[in-house]
Amino acid sequence: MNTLFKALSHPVRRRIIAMLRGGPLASGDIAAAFDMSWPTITGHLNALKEAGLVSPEREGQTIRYRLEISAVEEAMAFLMDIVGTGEATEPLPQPSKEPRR
Amino acid sequence: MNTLFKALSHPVRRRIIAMLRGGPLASGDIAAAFDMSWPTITGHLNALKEAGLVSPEREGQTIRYRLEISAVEEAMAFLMDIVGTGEATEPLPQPSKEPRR
DNA sequence: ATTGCATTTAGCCGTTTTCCTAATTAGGAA
DNA sequence: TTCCTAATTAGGAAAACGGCTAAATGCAAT
Repeated sequence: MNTLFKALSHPVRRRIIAMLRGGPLASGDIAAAFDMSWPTITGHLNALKEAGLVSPEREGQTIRYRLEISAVEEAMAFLMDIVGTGEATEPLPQPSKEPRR
Repeated sequence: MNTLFKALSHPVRRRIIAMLRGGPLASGDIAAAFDMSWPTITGHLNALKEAGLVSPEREGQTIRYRLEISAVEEAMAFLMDIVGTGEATEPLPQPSKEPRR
């Protein structure tokens, strides 16, 4: 959960995730879409992998990264619990401090 | 969007958000729930405020923080877009407050 | 104005992040 | 083997982060 939200907290990594919606992409293709060095993108891909958001698959000399939807859903579940759209995992506490006036 | 996900990326800040589901709480009450100094909590509250996730309201000498659900929904919208456009191997069994069409 | 309480700001310090360039690993083809 | 391409790892600098203590601010009551 920790690494998951941390991975989502960087704009480049979110953009990579968005790119992968349509299907797996090679590391080089991803790097080419950004105005940064390839090693920098590799670092971001590692962060995403660490968070379980992507998984690499070797195919010959290229390595393709696939989006892991389940990890995205996990983050979504946390937010849904907050807004109350999902089933509450714990009862909602009542405001206890001060009486209104 | 940037500060939003960054704010969500710290466990203490996520726990503060969870605390505020039941209604606004005073800064001191929030700080008391953690094993950290009060100024540290103030820092986290500022990060949450910056992200639009909470808003402070002065009431006498206490300042109460209210959760801004709309900001949580904004983050959720990003994730829903990812999940929704991706290859859904299985449908999401999530009835929501959205009307079906 | 002074005291007291709630909270924030200021300043400091060690750790982490984020980017770079250079070097290295891995695979396929000649 | 050697060469080329794909991608990662290594190392380092600058900035941001996360925590602390001490000082300042805001508000209410005396």
